[in-house]
Amino acid sequence: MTLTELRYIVALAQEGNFSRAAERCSVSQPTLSVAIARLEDELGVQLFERGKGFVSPSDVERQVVLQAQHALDEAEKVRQIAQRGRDQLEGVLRLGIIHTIGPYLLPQLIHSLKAVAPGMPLAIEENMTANLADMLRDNDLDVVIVALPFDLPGVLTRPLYDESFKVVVPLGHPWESKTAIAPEDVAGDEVLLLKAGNCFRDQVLGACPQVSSPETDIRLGHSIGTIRCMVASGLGVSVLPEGALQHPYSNDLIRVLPFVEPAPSRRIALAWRSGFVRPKAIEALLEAVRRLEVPAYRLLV
Amino acid sequence: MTLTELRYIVALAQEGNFSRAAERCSVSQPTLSVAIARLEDELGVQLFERGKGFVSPSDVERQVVLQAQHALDEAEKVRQIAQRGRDQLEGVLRLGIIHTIGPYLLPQLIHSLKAVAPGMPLAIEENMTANLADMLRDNDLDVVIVALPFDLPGVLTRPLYDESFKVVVPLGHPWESKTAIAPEDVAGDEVLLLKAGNCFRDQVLGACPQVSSPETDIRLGHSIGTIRCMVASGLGVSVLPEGALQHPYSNDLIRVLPFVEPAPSRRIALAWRSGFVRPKAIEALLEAVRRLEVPAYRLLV
DNA sequence: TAGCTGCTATAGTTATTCCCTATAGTGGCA
DNA sequence: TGCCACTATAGGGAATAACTATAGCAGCTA
Repeated sequence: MTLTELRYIVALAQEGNFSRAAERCSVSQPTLSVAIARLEDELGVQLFERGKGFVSPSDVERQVVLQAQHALDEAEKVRQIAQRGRDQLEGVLRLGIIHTIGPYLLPQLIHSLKAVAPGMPLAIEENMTANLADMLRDNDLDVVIVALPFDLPGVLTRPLYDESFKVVVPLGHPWESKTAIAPEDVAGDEVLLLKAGNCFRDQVLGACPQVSSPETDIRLGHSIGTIRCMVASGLGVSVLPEGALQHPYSNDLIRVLPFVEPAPSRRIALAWRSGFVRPKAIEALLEAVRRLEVPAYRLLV
Repeated sequence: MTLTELRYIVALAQEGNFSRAAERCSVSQPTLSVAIARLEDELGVQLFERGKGFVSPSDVERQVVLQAQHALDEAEKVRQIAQRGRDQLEGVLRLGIIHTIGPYLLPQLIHSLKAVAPGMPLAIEENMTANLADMLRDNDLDVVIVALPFDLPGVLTRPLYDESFKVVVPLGHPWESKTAIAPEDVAGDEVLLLKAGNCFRDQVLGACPQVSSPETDIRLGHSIGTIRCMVASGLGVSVLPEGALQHPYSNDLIRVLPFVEPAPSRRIALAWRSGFVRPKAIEALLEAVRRLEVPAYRLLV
């Protein structure tokens, strides 16, 4: 049984005449005749009465023709759904992003993306790098935004921007009058860190070798927002990515100080499976990043 | 797009691996690979990510695969419905029958048919010969039971039985003591006839040439039952087919007299379109007639 | 009843499609 | 670098599906 044969029986049932049905199907009369005979043979039922001017199916035959029409309709829907999917910028894009970027980049990125690809909403998964990597590999995500390095087999990356680290201290802190801090000066257990697993924690530890990293310490934040509050409360100092310190976040209760040049930074990148079927969606995301109205980032795209 | 291709993408989506999917479809891996590529090309959408160990469709691809499954299901239903129709003795048989036979033959015929083809109920259309002929031609009926002659292009007939005509008179009628009536004796306007259009009326007129047939006459019955009542009421005499005079119809108020041999009779036959797709249903009907427990009929099958 | 008409089936041929085997290409991994 | 797992490509052969031409059949008409 083929879709062509089903088309034939539907046409024949409607036309009631082999020749006209064949013409409608753009085939010769013998072609249709043979095809009908073949299908009847396969199904074991004679679907059409031959002879005279009418060939109207009855009872079971009518049902078969009706069902054939249903099958053809369903097949056509396959085509329609595929058609809808032809535009790679249509449909949800599943984006994973790390905690230390999400809240600060996404509001602007989503706004920007809406201009580039209005038909492509983002389904956001905020998580830690390791989990995002798993989800990307397992096709639970289409694309992720993480900090480099991010080496996974079969995954391509593209740098988006570099993000400097900044020192944050409470108002009235001795460093308040300094113009720049050296990474080595950030030391001791007054430095507030994110909990283990967050990549930014490791990035800070890498940038400021003097920072101690006790495994269990109340001085561990759940998120950058928590850290900021802890600093404002005078619990210590910290290092945060510049993205988290931009407008519209209020820095009234803390003092933000730059590192001495070259300031430590991290490189934020887009990553996706090399075989991802919607490359244009990647392009759209890159374009959305390009159009970000955030001068602080040193864009790389 | 072919059903085979749809089967392929469903298998591939489930197996997540070209080789295994191919094996499941009983084709070689290149065959499936090419078929998928061809379908993707036709639909204009890349449905599957290639590479690594997983090939799980996402979003639009998932929908396409789901819809493909629906289409395959519908196609399978075509096969099932056809399967149901394979047994020609399954499903309603649309039977037309003339008024002067229906009420007398059908009760027994239906009973008999139930033994021969329990899965084939009859949809009864009781009408006059001309209308039955139209309905048979237009495929509104599958088969009809009428009196011969019944010549229609493309229609085959098979005699079932011969049915003698009988004279019926009211109790106390002068003919009551006669053993047999000659057709010529049935004459005058005391003879009750069916209304015009009923074939039996014409058969009586043909058998008894002396009967007058005024076009408008109150002595016209709607049915044989009516005629019988009119005779019982003393309104006249009539000629009826023997089938209408059998058990369980009470003949207490009338006297039934035979014609002198050879008694006039009519030949009852089955008729169907020569191309009718359920020849076995015809055979079953014939067999049901054969098994009728009515010794009065001179069966011809 | 012969011939015509309208319809479907069959025969024979050609063209296409489909599927197979063999092998190349690719990326991950040890 | 070589191996492994996987998919794509090439080339040939078999099956299928198409076409044209024509036969066969039934009904209709002269």
